[in-house]
Amino acid sequence: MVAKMPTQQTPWQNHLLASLPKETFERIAPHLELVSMPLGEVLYESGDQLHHVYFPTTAIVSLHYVMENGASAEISGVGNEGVVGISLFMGGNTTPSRAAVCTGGYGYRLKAQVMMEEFNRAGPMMKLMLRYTQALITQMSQTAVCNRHHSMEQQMCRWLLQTLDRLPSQELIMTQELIASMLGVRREGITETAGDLQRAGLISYRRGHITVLSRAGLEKHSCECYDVVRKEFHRLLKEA
Amino acid sequence: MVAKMPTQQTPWQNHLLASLPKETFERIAPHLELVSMPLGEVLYESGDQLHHVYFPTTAIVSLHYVMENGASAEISGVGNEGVVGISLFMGGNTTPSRAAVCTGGYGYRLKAQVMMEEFNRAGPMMKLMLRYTQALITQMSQTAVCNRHHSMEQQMCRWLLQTLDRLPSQELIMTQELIASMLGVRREGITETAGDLQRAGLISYRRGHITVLSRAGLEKHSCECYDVVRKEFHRLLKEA
DNA sequence: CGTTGTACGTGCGGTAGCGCACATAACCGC
DNA sequence: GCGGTTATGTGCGCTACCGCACGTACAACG
Repeated sequence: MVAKMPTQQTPWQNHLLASLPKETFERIAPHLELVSMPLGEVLYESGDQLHHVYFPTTAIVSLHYVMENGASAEISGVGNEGVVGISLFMGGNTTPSRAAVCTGGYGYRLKAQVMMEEFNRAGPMMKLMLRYTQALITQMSQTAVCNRHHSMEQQMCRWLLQTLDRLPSQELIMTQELIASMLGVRREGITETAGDLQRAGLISYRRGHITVLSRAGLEKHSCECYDVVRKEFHRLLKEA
Repeated sequence: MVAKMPTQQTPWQNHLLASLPKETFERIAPHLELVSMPLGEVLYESGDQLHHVYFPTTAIVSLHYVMENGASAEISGVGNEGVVGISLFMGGNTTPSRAAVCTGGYGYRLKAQVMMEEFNRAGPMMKLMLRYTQALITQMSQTAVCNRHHSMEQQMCRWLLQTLDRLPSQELIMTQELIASMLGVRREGITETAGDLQRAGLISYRRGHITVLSRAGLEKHSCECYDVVRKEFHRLLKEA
């Protein structure tokens, strides 16, 4: 894999950091630490105490739950629109889920203590974090519903779209195995569905790379969940 | 149906209200309004502005999402351990989900403005609400995972146990149709599963009533999700 | 430039849960 | 105690997805 330089990373690539008022941002800016977030890195395990919160810029993190029998399912993804580690300020400090990087890249992290100090000012940072948390709740809820009622093809389209929204290009570096484990389905199922989507001209792929050819097509094959979540994020986080 | 008097209702029957420090509780107490919450009442629809938050005492409320095609699935339940309307203080004021009473009973409600004033003191009320919200997030996450991986029988056992924990007796006033709509499955599926559980001696039922005979048995037939959620609620809300 | 690890393709039987169409039976009001 | 309403029981074909067991082929590296 290419050891890409942190090509022009800035905190503003993260939408939450970008939407903080100048004063607040400048207070935390000195404490923002650029970190590489390589594929597979585990930011926290189920039950771990949090020492940092992470604001991804180019990386994408998957919050998922690993069951007793080893099976797992994604609860929510977090990319440049969000932050990893909300349980810090929500008061629990840990969660029963795990956070792992599913698309390598960069992000900024902030020490727990710094975050808490800013949060406890009960100002813009707190308001923003709470709004983001509510958006995250919507995404989790929708995941629950989607898992219950929608077909694998619909879910895969939704997932591709959500991932695409967090990336600058039309290409995902992503094996079918990985997608399967995100959606909590069999790898073979993804192979078949991906084949269908390719034959339909919506995507093309080769060994670990998926290129989206028709975003509109994916939206048509996706379930309503994609739109519900997207609109809710927009509603909650547009201003502020 | 018996038109039960509000037999000895007190705000302390709601665990959240009960765990507020005296000073905080006394400030809001004059504004707590006892309300009857009959089966089927909708506290808010998708997108509704919230005018109150509700602290159930004997009622149980179901937060669920209704899809475009009319199908639905429960995201989380709320009973005497919780509060309905978190999106008020999280900043969104609305959610894409719906809250409906699925076990009739009573609760206390608080005007939105009063709740916000208390929340904005950034004191015990805020801390408590955020902790509860984190617990709710765990429940929603676990619902997502459960929907993906666990059998109908496991899910039904989990659901019965969670409902039981919110009630004083071993009896649920509940049709199979209603349970089915909560779990987002066919009514016939519940009929069959309920039959199995009855034959196994774990429950007994008649037209709209389910009596739990063996809690331990249900726990054995349930998935890990019940325990994960229960422990997390306990961890987050035991003190404070 | 071939070897090898890893990703992807395919087939096949099994099954949980769905959708529909009814049959039965408990409770409710009169 | 009678009739109607609503809850529950049952059967049947169907489909999506699973679990397993392979075969194939890319692409990276020596």
